[in-house]
Amino acid sequence: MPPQYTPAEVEGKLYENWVAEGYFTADAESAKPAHTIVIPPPNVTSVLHLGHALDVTIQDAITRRKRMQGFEALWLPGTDHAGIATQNAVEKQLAKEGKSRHDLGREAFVKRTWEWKEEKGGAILNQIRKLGASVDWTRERFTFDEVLSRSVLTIFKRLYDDDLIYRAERIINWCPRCLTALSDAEVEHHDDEGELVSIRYGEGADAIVVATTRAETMLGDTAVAVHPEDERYAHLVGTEVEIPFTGRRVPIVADAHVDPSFGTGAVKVTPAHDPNDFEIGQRHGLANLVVMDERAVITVAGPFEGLDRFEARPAVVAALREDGRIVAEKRPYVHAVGHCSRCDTVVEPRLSMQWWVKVAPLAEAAGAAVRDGRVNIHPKELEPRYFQWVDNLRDWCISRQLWWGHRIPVWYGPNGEVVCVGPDEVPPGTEAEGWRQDNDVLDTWFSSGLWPFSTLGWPDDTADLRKFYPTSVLVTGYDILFFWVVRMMMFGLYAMKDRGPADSVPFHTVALHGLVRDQFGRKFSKSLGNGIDPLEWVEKYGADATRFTLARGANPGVDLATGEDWCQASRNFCNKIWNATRFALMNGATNTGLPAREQLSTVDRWILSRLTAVTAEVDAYMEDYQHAKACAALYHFAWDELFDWYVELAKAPLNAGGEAAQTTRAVLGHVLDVTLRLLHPYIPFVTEELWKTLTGGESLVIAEWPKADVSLTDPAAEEEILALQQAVIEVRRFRSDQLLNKSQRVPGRLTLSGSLAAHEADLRALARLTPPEEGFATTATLQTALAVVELDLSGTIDVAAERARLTKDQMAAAKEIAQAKAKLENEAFLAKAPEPVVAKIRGRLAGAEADLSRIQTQLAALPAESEA
RNA sequence: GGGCGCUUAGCUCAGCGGUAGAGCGCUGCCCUUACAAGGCAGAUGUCACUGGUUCGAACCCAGUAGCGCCCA
Repeated sequence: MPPQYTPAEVEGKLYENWVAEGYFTADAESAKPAHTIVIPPPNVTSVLHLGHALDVTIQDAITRRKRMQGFEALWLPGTDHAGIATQNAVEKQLAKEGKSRHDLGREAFVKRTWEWKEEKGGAILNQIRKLGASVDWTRERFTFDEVLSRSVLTIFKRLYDDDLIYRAERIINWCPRCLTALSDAEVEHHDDEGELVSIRYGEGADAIVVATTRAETMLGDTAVAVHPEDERYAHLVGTEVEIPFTGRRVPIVADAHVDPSFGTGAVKVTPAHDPNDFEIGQRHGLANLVVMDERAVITVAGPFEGLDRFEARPAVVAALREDGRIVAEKRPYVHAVGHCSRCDTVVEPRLSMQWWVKVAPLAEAAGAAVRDGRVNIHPKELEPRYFQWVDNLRDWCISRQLWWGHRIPVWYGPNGEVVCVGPDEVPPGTEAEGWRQDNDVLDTWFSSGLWPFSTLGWPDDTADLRKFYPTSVLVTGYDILFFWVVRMMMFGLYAMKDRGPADSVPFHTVALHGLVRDQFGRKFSKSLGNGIDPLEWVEKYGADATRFTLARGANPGVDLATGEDWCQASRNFCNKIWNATRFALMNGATNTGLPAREQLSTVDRWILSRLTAVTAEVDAYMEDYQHAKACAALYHFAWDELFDWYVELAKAPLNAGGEAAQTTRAVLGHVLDVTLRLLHPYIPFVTEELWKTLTGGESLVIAEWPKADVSLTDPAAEEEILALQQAVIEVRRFRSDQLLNKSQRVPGRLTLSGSLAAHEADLRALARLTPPEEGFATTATLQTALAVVELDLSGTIDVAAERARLTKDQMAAAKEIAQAKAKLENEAFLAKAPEPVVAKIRGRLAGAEADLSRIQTQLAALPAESEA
């Protein structure tokens, strides 16, 4: 075994073997209880980033533990068809050939997109292999697969028949670049620099000034609105005013939606290009004038016709200025503007005929499932965020003017018939007969909302569906709570309602993690150039190091900052595990079973007691999705206790040979075995490699998850080793302060009391003290609670350093005495504090007083300063 | 504008009523035959501010300031 662990040499080979052995393949016929996770399907066009890596790491840790615990663990992988993104990718490819999708036609374009998907899509799934994800590849799914498409058509039909899907003309978010409608969730608002222009409409006493950031929409104004209680404009309500350039006279209406404190208190109303204005328009029966085409080019005849909206804006303002109608201009004016989440183009609110899901009844059920505890949101602090969204959900625009996606299964007949066609039904008529299918496709989220059951074969009553639904836990970032989690909740509860309230939920728990940020807690962004490619980390430090870095930072629902230094530290940890195991193997450690308790040394009983505690701790943390804490407990136990104290203490019996060595080999082998099992969910590769060598077992993937063996808990042993550690540390401190070389052995005379008396050899070994020889002369004396250590340094000692060390200890003891005394002299404390607390303070005082007198004795015994 | 959250060691974060913790970084010493991707030792905090509750507050309550996120 080389002294350094090289991940690249083992990871690929181990992974292929795991897959080949079928360890990750779940069996729907199994008698074991199921544990199911469906992966949040990444976009088929996407590549792995650290956020995915975190999500994958957590799901893998959960799944691997459950598998080891004896669950039939299914972790189902897949991707979504990402309507806009995929269509964009293929259109870009076509553009290079000088073609548009319209040149190909719908059918050929969809075929071409499938080809693109087969060739280039799903790269991310290969990337998660590199992370060691124990997903069931035999069940890989894609939202546009035949079975999943059937799920989509089925639920569409059911919702349609239940009047939960309808078609209506409304204001939608339109992306003039993607040329499709978007749902509210696909619009990102951020502050942009714009302008606020105040325009005077009308003349003389009847004139009214409106403020707007979108002067060009003036062409579509069909009213001016003021607040009904605004005295300034009361006399104008009911009159008409002329819209410049258009000659159109529009009413001045009173509407409570108007904010009298914004601008002049009067607003122009463009119902076809603003959601608020649309509502005002509905209330007042205003006309809806669409003034732009699908590419946001002005269509109103006149001087602005043919201008893009952003060209039209300054042109309109210039013309108004010329006309003397600009009263005020504020530039730049920073305000929130909606952008297409896919291409960042400014969204154009647009009046348009679209398909909608009536969400109120579905959302209510989705809220109730969390409120009554059928679904747990973890951590609970994020529940309000869920409710905030689910309780205020507006109807969901599900139609997209794309070609890549599930085509809406509605047919329109020659005589105005509208027929929704179910998955097993034939269209009501042919095109020749005058029938045509709706041109639009469904929002990708509509199909990913079905993911927890469409992937299991719904609507068919499959063995998978029976075995693995409801899924156990959904692991995702809190940023996705809104569009995706809520939608799965709505659809799951609706589609599975026959199963009854408890079993219709799509998952029992939603475990939310935070977003990954850079080492200073900043978001990753192109402009900062702070992006990190997780695969670079995998290559450089190994998949285990990458995973451990993410897992140990994963506090529920909290963002985690990370950087290469963190990953390097994780790599070092993996290497430490490697070397400690290497040491154990070189010394013949085996896991052939624990020796009888009578044969165990205190040191053995101590490490076994600690192992028991850590096993329980890690198990509890993992059960509660507290991965950062589980990792911290493992890191500390493995490195500081097992690989440091225990291994050092084990060297003596191992070197002594005989029965002592045998016992130690068995204990070391056992503790290492259990520790590797506990670490395996987080760092599967290095643990697997080492464990197979150590135990000769088949694979850790299918090994049993450790249970805490409370019969091994041993407080006395823990106390005894603690006393030993204190004594060792005391001598090491002295040596360090005296700048003694580590290899320099110092004669020492030990006077050990209590249980520490049994550990003279351990103390000598760890503190590097030789037995006193003839002519031993004490140069310095060290003391701890149970040990007096006299050292012979041939009279040479740095008295100043020793005085400084003791003085520091003296001050610490004095401070503690003062604090404890202050409490114990407080009658209110004695009267009201619980007895155990009082006893603890008394104990602390006694200990500190003993320390103090000991230190004072040592100080007094120090030679005069000049002596050297 | 509405809502949620955060402010603890140089950095990133735990702790959420009884002596301030971790990782990384930093300082000094050490290539001690498992490991320098290592070992030993060490330094570092008016726990944002102001009040209150309590025998006791980083922790509970109220207010203030700054920061972040979500929604409008």
